[in-house]
Amino acid sequence: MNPIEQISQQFTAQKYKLTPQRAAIVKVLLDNEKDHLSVEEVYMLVKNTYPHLGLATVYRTLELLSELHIVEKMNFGDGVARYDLRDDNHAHMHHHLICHVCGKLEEIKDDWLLELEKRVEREYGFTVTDHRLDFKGTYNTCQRTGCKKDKACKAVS
Amino acid sequence: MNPIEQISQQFTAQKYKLTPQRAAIVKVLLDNEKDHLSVEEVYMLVKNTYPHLGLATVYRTLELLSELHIVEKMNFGDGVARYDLRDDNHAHMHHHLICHVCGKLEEIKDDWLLELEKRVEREYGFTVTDHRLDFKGTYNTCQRTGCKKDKACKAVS
DNA sequence: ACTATAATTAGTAATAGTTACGATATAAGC
DNA sequence: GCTTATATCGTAACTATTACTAATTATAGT
Repeated sequence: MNPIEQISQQFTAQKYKLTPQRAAIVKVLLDNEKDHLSVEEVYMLVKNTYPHLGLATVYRTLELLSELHIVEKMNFGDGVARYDLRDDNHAHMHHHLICHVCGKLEEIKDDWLLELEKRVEREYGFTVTDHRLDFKGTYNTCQRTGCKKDKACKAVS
Repeated sequence: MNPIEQISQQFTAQKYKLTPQRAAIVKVLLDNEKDHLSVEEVYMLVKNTYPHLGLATVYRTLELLSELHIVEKMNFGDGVARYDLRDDNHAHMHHHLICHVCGKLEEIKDDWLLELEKRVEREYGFTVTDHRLDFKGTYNTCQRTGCKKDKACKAVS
């Protein structure tokens, strides 16, 4: 089953409609799966295919997608909320590498935390339903070359 | 060496002055070490000892403390920045447990991520300087008793 | 100590991201 | 087709944060 179908099913299953606006927004997210788009960025991108769309609708839709656990709303400290598509099963969040030099934000899609979650359960009596793991630092290649001006690198602040 | 002295030294070492205003703010942070106060909360608390202090000064001071790596600016998704005192050596951030039921935010002060940081270095050529690890879920005791109304629990959203 | 210079603060105005709201449009149920 | 609920649009309102100016305090040199 392709991603858009799966999301469509989730909408209808929960009595929400997958309107053209919502579909256009979801499509933007799928097309930019590797980015962590802000509302404003989604708004700009979706205008290409759906020029008439209102900003408030983007806010509402992303909020809804977040409630449905299709995306995760995150804040990386640059003052805007960013949205990250979750995995197919919508289970756990990715881990992130955030480079101080070039600002690049890379995802680690493995789940490295199963052991630690067991430990939290054991030692703290706390059942984990989700987690967030970000590493801040620098790519060794960045450190050497100082890629700050590299256009391939997208600043995240 | 007590905490306030240590922080004082850090200020002077970096050519910043520990003004009475800044000292009062630092004191509030030390007195509420376990909380993750917002700017507004710091502002209210510091007014007890320093009634004349301006809000902008709180913003500036917390920003400065963040630059000096004395506190960490974090965002837990409730729309306000929160500040968390780092450990004495100002090395790494704590891990957090965030309970869906009661909203409590607990700190794990151990560093559980040394192994994973080595793995990031090895597999991604990425040198980690800091990390952030939050677990979201529920305390088993919360689940049973539904402590949502327990006044001891402080909501974080 | 006195003056010049820099750093800091207070108070408030301005900005930016987000949310709320009334009116309109679209879809669903009967 | 008519009624009711749902979603959207555009904008106003709100809130957290930043920017700015004047006033204050500290620092350094003479």
